[in-house]
Parts: sequence; C-alpha cells; structure tokens
Amino acid sequence: MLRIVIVEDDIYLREELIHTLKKAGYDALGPSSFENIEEELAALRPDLAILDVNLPGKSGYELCKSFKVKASFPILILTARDTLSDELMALGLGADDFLTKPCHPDRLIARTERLLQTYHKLRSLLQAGPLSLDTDTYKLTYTDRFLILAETEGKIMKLLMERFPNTVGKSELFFSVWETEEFVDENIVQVNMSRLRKSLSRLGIDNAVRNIRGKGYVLEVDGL
Amino acid sequence: MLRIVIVEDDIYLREELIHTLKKAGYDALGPSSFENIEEELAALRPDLAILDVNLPGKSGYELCKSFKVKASFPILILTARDTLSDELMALGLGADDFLTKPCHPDRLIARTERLLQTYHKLRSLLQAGPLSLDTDTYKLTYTDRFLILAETEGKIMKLLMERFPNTVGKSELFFSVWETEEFVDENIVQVNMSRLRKSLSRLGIDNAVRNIRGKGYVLEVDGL
DNA sequence: ATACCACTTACAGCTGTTGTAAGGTTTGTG
DNA sequence: CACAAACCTTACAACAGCTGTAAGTGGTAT
Repeated sequence: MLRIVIVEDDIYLREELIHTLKKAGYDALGPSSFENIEEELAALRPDLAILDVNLPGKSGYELCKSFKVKASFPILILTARDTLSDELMALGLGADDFLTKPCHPDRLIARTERLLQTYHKLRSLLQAGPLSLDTDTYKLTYTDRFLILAETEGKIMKLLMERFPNTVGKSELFFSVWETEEFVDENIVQVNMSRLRKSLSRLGIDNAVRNIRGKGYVLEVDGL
Repeated sequence: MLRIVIVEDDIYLREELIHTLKKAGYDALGPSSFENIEEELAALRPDLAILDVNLPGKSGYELCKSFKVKASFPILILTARDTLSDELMALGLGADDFLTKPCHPDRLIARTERLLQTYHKLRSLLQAGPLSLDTDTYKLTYTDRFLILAETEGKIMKLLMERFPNTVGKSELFFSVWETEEFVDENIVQVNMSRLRKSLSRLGIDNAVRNIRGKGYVLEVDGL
C-alpha cells in the first residue's frame, strides 16, 4: 500500500485529510510533532508528502527545498495562501503540485493519483544534486549525458549517493558491496574506486569522489 | 531548444500563448488546421503539448487519451471549462496538468517548467500499454517487475514498441537492428525472437509477440 | 625518514551475449 | 493427405566486458 505523509499542524484538517486518503486506499498518516520533522519524513520514506506552508519550525517551503535535492518522493504543497506568488514559489522550489485550501477531496485524490502514477516510473531513480542513478541498471545520468556503470562500480555509486553528502566508511562499503565486513583485500576498494573515477571522468565529472584518509569516501557534487 | 505544441482553435489566444512561451525560451508552435491533428502531433514529437478541450473534430480529451497510451510527452489541458468534473476527467485520462482560462502567463510558465523537468528524467522511456522500456539500458518494466534485456533483444523490443500497434516488417527489422537489409541469415531473426519471447515469459508475459506469416511481427499487449 | 594508506595498470578467469548450424514444428495449398 | 515454405527451438563456440589478484608507484602524517 502506498504511504502518504501529511505535514499539517491544524489537527482537524489533518485528520480530515487522513480520512479522505485512507478511504481512497492509501496508508495516510501525519506526524503531530514538528520537532525533527525533516528526519522523521526521511525515515518514513513516503511515496508522497503533502505539506502545509505555515508550520511551527521549518516552513513547508524549506522542507520542500531540502528534500528536492535528493528527490525521492513527490511533494504536494497544500496551503491557504492562495496568491500566484505563493504558487510560483512552491513550484520554483521543486514542488510537484500546488493546491489551495479548502480543497475538494476529489480534486486532492485525483492530483495525488497523478503524482503517484508519474513517480512510479521514477521509483528506481536515485538523485544527488545533478546526478541521477538508476539503481536497477546503474545508468548514471549527468546533464544530458549518461553512462552505464558495471555492477560493482554501480553499487559503490549507489551507496555514495544514498549517503550523500556524508562520508561512507570502508567497512560499510565492504558490507554493502561485497556483503562481508571481513577483510577481503583492501586493494579491491581502491581498484574499483579508480574504475569509478575513470567512468565519472568519461562523463566530464572530475574530483567528485573524494577520499578521507583513514575514514572512507564522500561524494562531492556541489561544484557540478 | 524544447518544443511545445499548442492545440487551440482560438487564433488570438493561440498567438498569445505562443508569444508567452517563446519569450520564456521555448520553441512554441501551434498547428492551424485540425484535420489530421493526431498524426501531426505525433510527427512534431513535442516535448510538451498544451491542449484545449473544445476543438473542431476530436476533443482535447480524446487526443489526450489516445496519446497517453504511448506516453512520450506530457500533456497540459488548458480550457475555459472550469468545473471540478472537467478537471477530474482530464486527470483521469492521463493529463499531466489542468489549467483554466484565463491563465496568468507566469503560472503557465511555472507549470510548464515543472512538467518538462519531471519528464526530462523519463526521456528515454518508451511506453506501450502496461509495458515500458528504457531505450538506453533496455530495462523492460511490467507492473512491478522488470528485466534487463540483452542488446539485440532490446533493439527488437524497442522497434516493436515504437511501431505498436502496427506490424514490423522483416526488412525493417534487419535495417533497424542489424543495420543492413541484405541477407544476413533469416534465422537470426527467429533465434532472437525466440530469446525475446523467453525473456518476456520470465516477466509473466506470454503471447505478446505475434508473428504474421510472411509479413513480420506485432506486439499485442491488449490483454495484459 | 618511515610506515601506512591510497592509486594505477596489467592480467587471467569468468559470465553473459551473439551468430551459426541443425533439426523440429506449424501453416497454407493443391 | 502430401508438400513446401515459413517459423521455432536448442546447442555450441567465439567473443566481449567485468572482476579480483598481483605488483609496483605515489602521497601524507608523524
């Protein structure tokens, strides 16, 4: 069942939305605390997020902006602020749709279904800044060029992008790519990093995979 | 430059829309005849189509419905009919967005940009009914399962989907897959068709590739 | 200066893909 | 039913690309 997370501080409206969406067959839920809403949203891994704009703490716009860097799920902004500039702001920050309160349940459902349908086709796509990786085929796309990575290189790239912008430790790499944390041969990491860097270079990307001596590797795509 | 085709019979509104979109940096154009609008649209291969609903001949809804089977470009419905049921109808037929006239140019541009951005990631996806094929990697997806085809099988599948629901002749197959219409060996087609069918069968798809004796092959995905 | 960590290149084994060959099955026609 | 043409299937060997190992070079912190 598809999970929809509603970030809305008005408790009545929130329950109404949850009710509407559940009736339509979705697993709808809404956090009531907005303390660590960013972490909570990430942990819930929703298939769609419906965000209000005026929230205690971070605004819906801020949330939208920070999530769209990794673009794992669609975001629908639902707000009482109905001016054109609000809509332009939301869409400009990467929101996938913009609706104003009050919103007829049927309209919400229709828009929701359309977003979920479109994003279903992007389900295997992992994003990190301007890079996107199809985790099934390891097709790596960067501005209009692409390249199909070999399996091992692809697994490494996937991990680097999932952890972006954090560092990936070597033990984590071993566990995730070779399914063992035991010492295979340290060298195997370096050989494959070398191969990955050469592949990235063929895409016109240099110095994106950075080694942190004694720690591991990070992806750096800020300058791209 | 991205091409946007506007299907709108009101000449003043059409020119206004074209002007707005051109100013925003798009290659906007609008056919003035609506005779063979379906073929014309297909031939123009737009990056986005903006459709009116009330058109001479086929309605925008009909156009939308028939194009969404192959889903090669996003469709925005722009109409004066502003009831909720019009919007639900449009979205239900697969339209990617729904706006009502009159529409502020900035809103149109913002929605347009969002659609183009989203579809940019789907650019390599070819659709035929419930099947979709990534033409870069030959990843074939069918309801939540997928499979990566070998290059030759993928090229054949690509051609079958591009021509869907028409038959693909053998000479066309040779030309498109083996880059020669000369006699290689007739058998090579049959061997690879056999392989493709076996692959499709692993996805749970049987009898989708049908031979027309003496003519060629067709994809049949109606029952799927 | 030294020890450690990281990088690069070469190589051989392995895997998956491809066309050819050979033989079997289906379909249409007289 | 007999026959031929068209189509299907399986097996096989050549080939290409991927992977880990090995060996040697380069860089860095103490």
